[in-house]
Amino acid sequence: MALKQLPVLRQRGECCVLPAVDVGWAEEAANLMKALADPTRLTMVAALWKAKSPICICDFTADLELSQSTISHHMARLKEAGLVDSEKDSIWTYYRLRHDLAPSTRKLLGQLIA
Amino acid sequence: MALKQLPVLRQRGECCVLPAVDVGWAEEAANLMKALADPTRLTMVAALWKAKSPICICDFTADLELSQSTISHHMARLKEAGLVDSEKDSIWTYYRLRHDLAPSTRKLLGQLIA
DNA sequence: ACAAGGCATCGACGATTGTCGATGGGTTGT
DNA sequence: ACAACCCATCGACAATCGTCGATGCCTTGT
Repeated sequence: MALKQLPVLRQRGECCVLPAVDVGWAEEAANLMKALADPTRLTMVAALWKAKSPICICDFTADLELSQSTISHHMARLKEAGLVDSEKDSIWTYYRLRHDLAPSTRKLLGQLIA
Repeated sequence: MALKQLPVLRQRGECCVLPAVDVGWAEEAANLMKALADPTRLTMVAALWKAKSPICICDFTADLELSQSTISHHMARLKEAGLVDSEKDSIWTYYRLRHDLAPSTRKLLGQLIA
């Protein structure tokens, strides 16, 4: 006799084909997300986004209630992620968003912040 | 005699005013970023984004090279972040992107994935 | 020469995360 | 009744993360 039809289309144990997702993209996008996955770093990025002039570490240290080393550490992470740029001027180190951000990254930040 | 003018506008030890960044926004946005800050979860979200029909855990378990418990764990995180929805159908649990995602979140995902 | 300030780096610490195997509950076919 | 399958949850473990204080290097003002 014929097998009884299941109420769903797919047989038990069979799995449908997933939409292809590029592994490289996932890796890269996850790195960007990780860089942004912290309130302090997000605040920094948003501040740099809004103030189109560079900001030094001492500015953030004064505003955010964290130690200078922590602030510096977070900024280093943003720099390592390719989001910010730094420039020394006498005793200060000024940070700004990189002017050569990938357009997609810039759009994403705009969507996130604005 | 008058103090010598520094070559920069700001006096030593003084800090400029940072653009205001909402603390609540930073918290919330960071939570969203954390949910997306993993290649596996990003792959899942992208797959759900592209395939507009629900996908069950076994689909991901078959495709991604991770244990079933890990897949389930990641999906639970996405659900906790309010990104996905689940529905049981016989032995399967189907997941899909929440249809009531905040418009800003939806735009962000679109920008990130597409 | 000296003191003071800005900053990066180091080492340490508890907290969180990603992963696994094991277990158990629920559903279906035999 | 039983076996097979899907799935969520638990406990464990190593790895990473966020934070701090201490230290040392530059730069600048006295």
